[in-house]
Amino acid sequence: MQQKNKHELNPRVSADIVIFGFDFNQLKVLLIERENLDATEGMSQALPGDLIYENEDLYMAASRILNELTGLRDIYLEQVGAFGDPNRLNKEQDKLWLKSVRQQPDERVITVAYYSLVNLNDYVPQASSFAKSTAWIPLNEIAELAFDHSKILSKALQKLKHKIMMQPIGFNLLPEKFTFSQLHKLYESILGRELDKRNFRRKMLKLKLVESLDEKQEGVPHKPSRYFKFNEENYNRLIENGYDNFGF
Amino acid sequence: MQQKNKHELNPRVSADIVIFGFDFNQLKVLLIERENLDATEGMSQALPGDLIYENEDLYMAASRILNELTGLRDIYLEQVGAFGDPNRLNKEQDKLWLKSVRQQPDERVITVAYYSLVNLNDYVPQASSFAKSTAWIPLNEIAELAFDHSKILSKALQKLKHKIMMQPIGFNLLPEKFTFSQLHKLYESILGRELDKRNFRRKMLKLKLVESLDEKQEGVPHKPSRYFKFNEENYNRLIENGYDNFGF
DNA sequence: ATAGCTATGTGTCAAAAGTACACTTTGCGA
DNA sequence: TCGCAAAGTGTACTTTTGACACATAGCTAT
Repeated sequence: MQQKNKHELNPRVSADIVIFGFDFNQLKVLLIERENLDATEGMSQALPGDLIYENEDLYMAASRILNELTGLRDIYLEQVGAFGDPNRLNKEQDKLWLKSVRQQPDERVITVAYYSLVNLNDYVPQASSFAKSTAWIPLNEIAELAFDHSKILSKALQKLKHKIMMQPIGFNLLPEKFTFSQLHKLYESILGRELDKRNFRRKMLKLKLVESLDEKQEGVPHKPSRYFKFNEENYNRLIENGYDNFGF
Repeated sequence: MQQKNKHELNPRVSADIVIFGFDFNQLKVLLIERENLDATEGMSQALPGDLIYENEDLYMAASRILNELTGLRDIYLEQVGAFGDPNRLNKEQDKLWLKSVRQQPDERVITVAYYSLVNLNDYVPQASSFAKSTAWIPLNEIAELAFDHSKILSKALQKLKHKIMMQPIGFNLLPEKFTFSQLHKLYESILGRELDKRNFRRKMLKLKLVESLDEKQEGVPHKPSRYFKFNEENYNRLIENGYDNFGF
């Protein structure tokens, strides 16, 4: 590279994570609430993220952040992409906040975004250096986020939608045993549209992704549902055979 | 961010591009041939790429590199993702080469990869600072590449395969007018498998993606093919209506 | 005990899409 | 004018999708 070094970019790199969770009713995202903000409301929320350390792989960094935040390990985690607009940190509100929190707030930062699917039952809130206060916010209640995080979120959601049509990754959001309507509702929440109950069931059963357990719901004021569990063997087979067969 | 600054990563960032082309027969990739290499053969080829400059957006950087290399502008270009393994530049062979070409060869570099689809007819080789010598190499003749470029290539190809099942982006690889068998062959090359000629034609015509011209091949020693052109209007409609309908 | 509530659980039919498959046609060249 | 080589075309069968409605089980309140 013949160009003079000073013209080459030498940024910080962060990892930001869109953490999806499902409460059996709607899809939620774990956001951090920014304090120290100059009173004005709006854009007070952001995706969790942190600068990447030396010797850290990008995926490792994302796992670390996820773990510090949720206590979870070995969680479904997939890269969304890199976001590097030179002005991505330049909204006034964001600059103020960065000043209160970074040593060199004007430095250019490129972020590598990931999305992650977690089972809310396993989640334990953790105190972490980069997130004083966090909250699970329902997808449709999320307002404009800090920085370019709204853009990142929408890209992540788009990826999740596509992926779930191709691979049955939705199970990562559910506990071990679940009812068919929970699964059904999950798919509807992610795809943002209604799916015919019978057709949905037919498809899942044909693919043999779920297996019926000998256990039923108890104490519900209506006909109790059987519990089902996810069949990992067939899941792996499906993944290997590649991308097909999962359209709704 | 309470951590001390010195622990945080402060890398260079490069953009590497997988440039796909199609010669009516097979899918090819534009690679650079590394010279100054210590005689040993193997891993002498790499993806074109360059460090990103200050004030450059990631996409802009990729466009610039593509333009410097091919003379082309406004070309289909899509992000593959970020690659940041701390050891991605640490193969012996690669370190030697970096020494001959970078001011600080040991610096950590994160790369953001893109893939691009170009029409070989429009391509004009350009002298560029970062690629003394380039060559179009057929996909199935590409050996192990430098750095982590084999990994990047395979990820890019995977993305291309998925994308082309969803959106008719293949036309970016063809000239304005083309025959049905060229289009057919293109899809076979990308997907790496045979597609039934009649079913392929039926599908393309049903989607109204191609339009017959009043012109025929000349001087071929067999029944001449009609020329077709791509119908941009219907293409845009298909893209907007989202991802469906394009499976083979 | 019984009536009512609520979510579960199930089947069919028609339309659309996918898949497999083979022969005729056109124009050139020998 | 014969042969060659790729273009171009149709059908029958199977699978998948999509639309649609009612009986069932267990709890609750009276």
